[in-house]
Amino acid sequence: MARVRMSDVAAAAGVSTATVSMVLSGAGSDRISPQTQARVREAAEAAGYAPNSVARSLRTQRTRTVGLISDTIATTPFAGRMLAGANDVARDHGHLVILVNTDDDAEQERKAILALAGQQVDAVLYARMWHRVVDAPAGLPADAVFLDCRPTHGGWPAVVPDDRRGGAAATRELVAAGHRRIAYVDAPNPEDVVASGLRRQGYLQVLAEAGITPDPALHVRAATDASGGRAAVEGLLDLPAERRPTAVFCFNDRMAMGAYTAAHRRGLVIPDDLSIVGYDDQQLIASELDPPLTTVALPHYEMGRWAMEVALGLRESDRDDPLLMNCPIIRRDSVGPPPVTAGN
Amino acid sequence: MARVRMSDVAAAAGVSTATVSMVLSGAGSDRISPQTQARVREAAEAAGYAPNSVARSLRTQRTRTVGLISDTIATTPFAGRMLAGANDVARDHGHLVILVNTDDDAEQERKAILALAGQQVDAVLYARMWHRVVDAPAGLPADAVFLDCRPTHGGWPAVVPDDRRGGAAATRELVAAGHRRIAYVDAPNPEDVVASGLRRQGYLQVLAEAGITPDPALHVRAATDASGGRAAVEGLLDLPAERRPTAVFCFNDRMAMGAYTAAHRRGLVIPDDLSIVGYDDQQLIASELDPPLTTVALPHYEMGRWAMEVALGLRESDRDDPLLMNCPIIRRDSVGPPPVTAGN
DNA sequence: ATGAAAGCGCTAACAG
DNA sequence: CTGTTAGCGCTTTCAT
Repeated sequence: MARVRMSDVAAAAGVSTATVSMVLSGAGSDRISPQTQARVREAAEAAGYAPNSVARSLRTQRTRTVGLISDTIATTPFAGRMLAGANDVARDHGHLVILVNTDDDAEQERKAILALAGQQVDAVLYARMWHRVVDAPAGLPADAVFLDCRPTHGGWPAVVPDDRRGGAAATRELVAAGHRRIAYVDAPNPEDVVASGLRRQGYLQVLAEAGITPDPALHVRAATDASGGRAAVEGLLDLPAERRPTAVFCFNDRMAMGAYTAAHRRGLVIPDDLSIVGYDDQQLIASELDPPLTTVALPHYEMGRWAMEVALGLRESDRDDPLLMNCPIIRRDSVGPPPVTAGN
Repeated sequence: MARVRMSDVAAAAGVSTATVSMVLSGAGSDRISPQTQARVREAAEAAGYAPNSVARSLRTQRTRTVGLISDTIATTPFAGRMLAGANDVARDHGHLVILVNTDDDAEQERKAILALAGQQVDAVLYARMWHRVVDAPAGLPADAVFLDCRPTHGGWPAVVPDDRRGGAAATRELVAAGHRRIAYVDAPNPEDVVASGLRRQGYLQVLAEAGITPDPALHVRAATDASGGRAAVEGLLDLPAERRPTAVFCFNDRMAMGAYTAAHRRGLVIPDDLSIVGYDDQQLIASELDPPLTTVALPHYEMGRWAMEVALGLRESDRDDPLLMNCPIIRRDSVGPPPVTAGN
């Protein structure tokens, strides 16, 4: 691509490559006379010179590239936002990102680490979707940054969503609207899904603060898709009137979508008869439901930014405790006061 | 990262770096004695040697990297699939991809092209979402490949979805089920949205083939989101019984989602009272609707693969006519025969 | 104020 | 069969 070399520019300007280098890189350009500088710049411009970063990298031992190892880029819309955050920071600081997708395969992960090391990337981000606790792969550079996951035994900077606080925010939204019988439609496997337990902690904490005794019947588990949510909420609506929830906090927006269906099938109007809060702020779901869904947003863009800032040394971080990124509540129209008929 | 150099391995094995290079790269390894080869490999292994690709690239003038310039990576789930397709092919052929997001900004695009040229990438993919006709940016390498867009005046290989055939497939699905009054809920701006006109062509073609005279009242335009779809379908359902459609083909799945809402509000059951076909196979919508939506899939993964294959010279391509990638119909449960009450 | 020269780590002729 | 040598294009002392 870049056909013209620095020596061509040097020849055209009648100077040495050393001079061209200094002028163009800005370093030590105070030692070069203004006339020469101008001459060099003109020559470079005229020749359409663009520096060869490969040669520069070999010499300087810095490539201005950072590797991003991700277990998926296609299966969730969140991956893209994370990538965008990381990318934006990299770009603003003159770095390029090399993206490697591993499909969650250990062998591919190993190869990715090797390939990135070979490319002499200046930093690496290690991303695994869904706020997981993961074993750091062998060979991962000591200065890697974990994204949306944290290493089993610490030792690396990491950033994950603050799911406990998010669960609290969702529940608080419902409590503030006047609800006292608030169900939590949870994910099935609390062990695998760190977020599940954390959001539940937030839920219970807010109930406690509000002086509400949690009703075990109002904590149900289901598959994390729309049909799971629908089935779970149908079960909830089958409870006798005095135990039936007036509000439901769903583990995610897909389940909330199912909750809508369940409510509609009973002829219930949201939020008049039933209030619903989701989690994820899943684009193309949350805002498109009718009525639009009040939910808690996952801060993937911000996490991507944070991780890249740490990786580039623009920000300090703790290597033992992961940063908990805030999950803000997004208020839309699925929360209202409990129906008056529901004697509290 | 890679601390140990080839000279270290050479010293350990008691050979020259030239020998190490040949053995490890495989090239001309038939000229090296098996014993020496074994010795070299052991030494490399023992030392944990990993070649420095920057040095190799400088020497060979090939970096085994390809740049992917995209106007977005975050705002649609399709971008991720495209990226995944391109990435998979690159990986399988020993290439790494450098991703640059431009946010559809010309200045960033210019910088991206420069940066990638500086990195000496072996190829570049130029992606713009939503099947657009775009002006090729200045400085774009002649061997770039256009992805999900095509250059105004040709001259580059390009791949876009075959929207005309997709529109035909959707309509055919409905015709095959027995429908004759089939509405097309279209996007608002036919000029901007190439796909809109093409899908309509497919729609009209299939109607013609089936001997159905298109009713202009059944071609409506609306905003491409759920509320647009809902409003449009409500209008359609307001038509007098004998002109009312028994099936609706929506420009996209979000609009189809709105069509569901419109139907439900009238107490209509899908597909018994109204059949619906969408477009996009938007994850988390199409399959989660109740009943699951029959739709036409956008082949982003395949387009990503194709573009990368062309870019790496693994596949021939035409520089004048873009490849039209098939959009397969995904059959789910939103299509049935027309209601018997609808006298055809 | 500018240039000469060395060298980043590797590969590829060419010798031997 | 294997080693020597000459760079790839750039940056960076060190001289002048």
